[in-house]
Amino acid sequence: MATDSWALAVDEQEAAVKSVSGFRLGDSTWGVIKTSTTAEKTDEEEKEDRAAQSLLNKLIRSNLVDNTNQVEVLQRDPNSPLYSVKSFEELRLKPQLLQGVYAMGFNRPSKIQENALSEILVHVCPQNLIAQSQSGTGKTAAFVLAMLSRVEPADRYPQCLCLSPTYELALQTGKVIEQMGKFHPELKLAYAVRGNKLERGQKINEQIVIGTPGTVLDWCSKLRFIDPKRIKVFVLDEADVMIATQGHQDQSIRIQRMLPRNCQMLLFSATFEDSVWKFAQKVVPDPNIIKLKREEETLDTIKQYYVLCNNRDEKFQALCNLYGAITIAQAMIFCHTRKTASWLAAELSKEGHQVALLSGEMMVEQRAAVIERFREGKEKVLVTTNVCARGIDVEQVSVVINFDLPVDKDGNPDNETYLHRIGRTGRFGKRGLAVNMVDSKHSMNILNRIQEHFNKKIERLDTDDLDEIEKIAN
DNA sequence: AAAAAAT
Repeated sequence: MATDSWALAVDEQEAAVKSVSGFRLGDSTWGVIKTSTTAEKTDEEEKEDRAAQSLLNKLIRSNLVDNTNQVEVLQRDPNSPLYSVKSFEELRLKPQLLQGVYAMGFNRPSKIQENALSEILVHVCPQNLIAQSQSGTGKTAAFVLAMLSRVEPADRYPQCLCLSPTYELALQTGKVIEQMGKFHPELKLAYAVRGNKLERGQKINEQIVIGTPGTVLDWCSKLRFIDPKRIKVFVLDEADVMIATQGHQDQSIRIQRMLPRNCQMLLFSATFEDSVWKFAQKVVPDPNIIKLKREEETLDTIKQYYVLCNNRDEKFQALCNLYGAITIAQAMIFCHTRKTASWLAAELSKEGHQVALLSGEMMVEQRAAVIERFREGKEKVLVTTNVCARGIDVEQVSVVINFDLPVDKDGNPDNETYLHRIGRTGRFGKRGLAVNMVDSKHSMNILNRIQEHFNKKIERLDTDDLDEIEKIAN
């Protein structure tokens, strides 16, 4: 298959696309599963309950998602058969890996896993892949399985490398890798993240490395902890931000250039803005492409509001009025800068509200502790920056507040970040709530443009009207 | 503007 003819096919994507339509469930809604809340539970029992609920919701999610999404698969070789596995057995995963999959509560592949894993694993020669599918559809499990099934545990050097945009996401993904791979006793994972210091001249024995761009680059080049030439699988999670000019492009591309020519590249994200999508196809040679094209689905399960204010102090007052309603479950409050985030957290504390703060200016040890407390539900409200906009999966989050609307460096609306932020809620097809704080004509204009972009109504909310708040909190 | 490094 010549590269040139593929380049043509990309331009004529519509024509070449093979479409697999899923069927839609009726209007039957899935009930939220609640664990019984008998009194006097120990911390341990509490933890187990959470784990059980998370597992159940995963099952619901995979079924729900499976039936409501449309998948587009575009193969590098249009003549090759279109595989779509319906069970994990068909993938002929190693038994230890299959054991890990089932132990995590996955009974059958979600739509993205069905298609992505077929493309990644079934072909004799490893092929590159660019995959887009909305938050909470099982992307992480898909690329984790891809790495785990290609790794050779007997070889004691890094063979799979995965990049995450933030420290917290690297930790989260690392946990998934550890869980899925736990029945392979000789398999080890290394975290190439800030604060993980190794001795000079040391070599990494772990077969899989998860990390953030700066540290991974150091480990591969200057510090020589990793031999990049022996990497077989290279994964970019949140791939659009990893290769975008405003994102981690420099470091990601420098790492990519050190990899061997035959290294398999897998790019995953919920969003690919047009120019980034084109760039991705330049960066990744001869990719297979998978798109789960139902962006609206995310927005259908999330009710969006805005609150009209005149300045920052009014936003703060409005937020205080909302506080009781948002703490029914867990909430995330996004600010544009670290400074605003720490100011807001301090002010809320002064008002007697318990909040946690997470931003990139904090020490990594502190960051790890805060995200852990939030995951455990010990913190109900997290005030943060875009550091938590993507990928962070905390199930009990049902409210997202944009204290500041997401804008890029030119002050234009950042639609991708908006979708990622509000995608922290409404996970597993659960209902979620997003509240946007508007404090000027300018920010109202930004909000209107976001509303137009997604073609989804964002309703006004009056935070002085207690009945209104009651209504949204229901 | 935030994130990302043993700079």
